[in-house]
Amino acid sequence: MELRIETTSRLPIYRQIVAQIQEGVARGLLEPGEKLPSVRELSRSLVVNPNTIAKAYTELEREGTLNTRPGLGVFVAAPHVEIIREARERRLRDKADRFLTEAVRLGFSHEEMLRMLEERAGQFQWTKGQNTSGRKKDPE
Amino acid sequence: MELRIETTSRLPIYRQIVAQIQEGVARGLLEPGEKLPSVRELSRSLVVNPNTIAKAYTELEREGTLNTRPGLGVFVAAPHVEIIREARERRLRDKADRFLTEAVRLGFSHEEMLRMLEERAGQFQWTKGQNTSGRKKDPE
Amino acid sequence: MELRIETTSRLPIYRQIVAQIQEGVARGLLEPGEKLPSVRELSRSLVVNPNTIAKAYTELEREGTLNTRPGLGVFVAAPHVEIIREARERRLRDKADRFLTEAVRLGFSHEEMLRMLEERAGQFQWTKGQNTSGRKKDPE
Amino acid sequence: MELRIETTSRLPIYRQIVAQIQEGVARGLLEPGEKLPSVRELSRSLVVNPNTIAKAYTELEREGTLNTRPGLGVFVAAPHVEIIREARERRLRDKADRFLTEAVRLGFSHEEMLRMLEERAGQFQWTKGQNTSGRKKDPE
DNA sequence: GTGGTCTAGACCACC
DNA sequence: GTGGTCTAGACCACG
Repeated sequence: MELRIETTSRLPIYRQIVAQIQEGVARGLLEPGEKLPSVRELSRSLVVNPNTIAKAYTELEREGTLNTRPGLGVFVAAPHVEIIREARERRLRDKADRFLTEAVRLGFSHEEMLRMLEERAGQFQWTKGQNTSGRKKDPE
Repeated sequence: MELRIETTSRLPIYRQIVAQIQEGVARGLLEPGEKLPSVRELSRSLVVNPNTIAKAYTELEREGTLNTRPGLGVFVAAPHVEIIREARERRLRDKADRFLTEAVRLGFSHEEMLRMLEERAGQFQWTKGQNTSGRKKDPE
Repeated sequence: MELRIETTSRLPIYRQIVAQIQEGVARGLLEPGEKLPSVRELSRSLVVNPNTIAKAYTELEREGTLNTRPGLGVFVAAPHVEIIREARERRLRDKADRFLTEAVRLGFSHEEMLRMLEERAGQFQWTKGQNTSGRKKDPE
Repeated sequence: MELRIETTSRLPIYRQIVAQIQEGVARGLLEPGEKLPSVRELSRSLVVNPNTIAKAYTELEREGTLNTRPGLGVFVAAPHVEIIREARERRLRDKADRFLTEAVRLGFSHEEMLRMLEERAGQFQWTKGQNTSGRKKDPE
């Protein structure tokens, strides 16, 4: 997976990295156990200070997306959800409202919004259970 | 429409105000031409520095959500979408991806995510037709 | 509440600060809404780099113990528990085992250990409900 | 007794080994005089660098939990408590405070905390009398 | 080699 | 004034 930094963005560099790795994991582009580039390596390839990379990795470790093993490197963690039901729903609701606000503001119709969402949703890695359209993975 | 400030949020106050007014417009709670409270009024009722309110209004004016008519007050602008088709789609796609990432991270299934989204979508004010390139702007 | 740093400790400075503030909150020495010293202030009084203080505050904010409001300062957050029941129990069990191991290693008897624990427990701020000995607060 | 390494833990591997052996002794799963696996054996069975095992054993020997007899192997040492009364109490007090802080932070009530502690305490190997200043060391 | 901590100092956003 | 971000560079712990 390739990371890309927009130095012009209002989003801080370390948050851009956090967001991209979160998305990579959610899409299944990064699989549990997979090794990420080392702090120094990524620092060199993105032309960013090592501390900035470390900050992103630390953040992702604290929230459980990554495991870091000093001396070995940084790895994608096994998925797990620890927060309680209500908090989970509240958070999704807020995110949904924010997304819908943007869709309306951009002038999309209800149907257009849904079409886009469904199209993108197919690329993500949903938890087991009642997926309706699920993601097909190439057999190998 | 009532604005509510979450002082504990990491989102700056002026951005909270911007977001809530954007959402109010998207939901139809604020209609084009409607008058908003003055900077001083809102500053008093929210117990927030007037500069902060002014900053929010300036931001909303800059992006076309509000119109300030000197001496008269601040009004909700007529809806208009100016950005080009490509940029519009790209933005919605990015927002969709971010929303989907969060849904996956929170452990929801594809179905659960859709159910939540549809439920909330019903509360928003969608444009009717499926415009592909954005609507006409009011002649001025 | 007074913070004290042991520069000789194997525990990093920022973690010492985190631990002491967590303990202060758990004891009720720091109450929700209370303002903490600013990053620069604390940095001066502890003779520690501001970045180190900021790191401690960031950590405490991320885990929900503090709220930081840029431009205003850092405040003690309202208490809340979001993690699910099983994870909570597992964590307490691990901490209990670690504590008991230390007590045995130090050569205390079961009764001595209990006596110490009860004595200290009286100084903490337990959640509502079935407290047996509860903490009395001076009327004021 | 079986050792288990948690590669995802932020606790360094050698410290995990130290902690587990300490706990094993405190629980009575490892008895004085018992022989432990050699560095090389343990290194193979845990799939861990021999240096890491050696570091853990060295640490445990330094603090008196283990004895290395060159050419024979590594053995669990006879229990002994050497540190002075004051330091002993201070250490237990600190550990108790840390444990109580965690219990409060996790939202447990005083009663729940006690119940958990008592349940786990039953599995440990307590010294009988209430020695105030530490036990006699085996003559050698 | 890996990541973690700490310092020093600059610049920006927020209120 | 407040906290947040980023850089640069040093030193340590881990495997």
